[in-house]
Amino acid sequence: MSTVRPEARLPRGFRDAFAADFLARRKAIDTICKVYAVFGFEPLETSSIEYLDALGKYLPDTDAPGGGVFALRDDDGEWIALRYDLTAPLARVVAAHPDLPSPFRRYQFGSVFRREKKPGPGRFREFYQCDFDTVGTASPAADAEVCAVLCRALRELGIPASDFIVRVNNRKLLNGVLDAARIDEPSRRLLVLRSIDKLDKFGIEGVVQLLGAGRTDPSGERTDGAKLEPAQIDLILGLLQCSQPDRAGTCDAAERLVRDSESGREGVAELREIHALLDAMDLPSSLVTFDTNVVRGLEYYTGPVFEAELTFLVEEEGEKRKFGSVAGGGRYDYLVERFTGNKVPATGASIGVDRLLAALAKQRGERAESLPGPVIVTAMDRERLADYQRMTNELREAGIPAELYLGGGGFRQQLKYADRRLAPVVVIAGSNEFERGEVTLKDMLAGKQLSEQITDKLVWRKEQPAQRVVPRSRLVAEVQEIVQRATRGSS
RNA sequence: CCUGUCGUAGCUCAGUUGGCUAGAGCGUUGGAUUGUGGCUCCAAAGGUCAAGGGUUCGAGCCCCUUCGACAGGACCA
Repeated sequence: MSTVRPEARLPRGFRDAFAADFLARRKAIDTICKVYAVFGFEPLETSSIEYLDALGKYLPDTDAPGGGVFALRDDDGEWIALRYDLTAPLARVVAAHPDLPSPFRRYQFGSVFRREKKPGPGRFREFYQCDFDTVGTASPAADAEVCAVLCRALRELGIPASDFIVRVNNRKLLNGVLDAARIDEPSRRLLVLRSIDKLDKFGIEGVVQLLGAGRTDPSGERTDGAKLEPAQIDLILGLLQCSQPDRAGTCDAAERLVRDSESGREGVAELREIHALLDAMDLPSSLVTFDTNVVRGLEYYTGPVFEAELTFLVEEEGEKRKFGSVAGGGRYDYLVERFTGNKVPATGASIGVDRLLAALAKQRGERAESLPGPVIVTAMDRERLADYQRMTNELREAGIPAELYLGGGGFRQQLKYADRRLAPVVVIAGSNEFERGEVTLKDMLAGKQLSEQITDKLVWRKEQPAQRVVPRSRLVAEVQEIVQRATRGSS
């Protein structure tokens, strides 16, 4: 009889988070959410699953939804899907609760799911986002605040101002230039936006090719171009190159490009207002810049768009690389209207926590150090389990993380276990200690340091310089003292 | 989804034009040390050479298919 065993595997693009990563993420989320709260956003948690049409995904004529989302058919035949961001669910909540205060300012963190065909480093199918939005105002002040929140959050995470930049653009400006260039067909406008989005990937020549005849990648892959006239391409290039170090300068340059396009003029006007408000919040152009190349997604955004990028370089297999965008957002004045028919302007952004943490870990030399583990109470004499359990409990009552050794094996193995768990202290009590009413405490950290000078293992064991014998009644106090010394030393 | 490279022990990798029983380091386990982690020494366990098919007297190596990883491209609300 053969048993079919499942393979202990994980679908690609998903991962497990062990203690160090989990704690680092929770800490980052906590820091970010505190910033959101300071700016007056309140928490909201929505369900992980939504109806597919509420997410904005419509079924093609096939019987399965298109790529990108994890969807399944419910018992009643309706398509439901895992959320792929936190914004669409917010729109649903706002549409379903007309009694909410307006503007409604909420933040939310949680994992979102995307059915990526090709996940890679920094690109997963489940990842954490910290999102914040203001729903119900068209005021550019809300957009300026988005930038301020992003800056503050990144600063609170310990990133110096010189290591990141927030870029702002306006979709109305992009549309204005498309108008000015007389590119009318929606499909071609989309192609142009896509090409602009690839600027940092292929450089200016690559974008020119994509706007014109097309581009053949070194890998041999051919991409069709937008087939624009040279004059049109020049206009787009003008847009790509009009960003200035200072925001006002960029506005001036952009204004000349959009000519008489109404949308373009509106876009520039909004940027000017945002600029003034950023000044009022002491956010200089070096921190929040206007960058006419930012596209951020192809539909969905209707006005200002934001992107936060880490600017330091990361060493990767000998090559220095930019890590790229760690947060993004923008104004979307259409999402709620989809449900209710009422125009409800909204703006916000989202921080990609996993990407951000990965970048920081890379920069600060790989591994986040593991935190100290619990005190381990060893069980040398299995007949005295109750005594060991009592000691463990006393430590816990005092708030010291402690664990009674529950595994099998000899005493040597118990110490190996304690070592692996990064225990700061090991409590030892055998017949010797019990007879005299004492316990032995082993300071694992001190032991580690002293062990560098070991010459003779047998002598080392006999002397045990990192151990002390204390009265049983002093157990908690003495352990406390060693633990405090250890945590002070490590942090 | 397209193109390319790769897949050998838990991990990192050797493995000669296709030729005897597929190796090393690290890790794991046991012992030296009947009550002591981290140093040292000794020993052991651990492999369907990704899977399936083909060529060959003979395949880890060559050919085909599938799966997976990596890199680039397409797509990315």
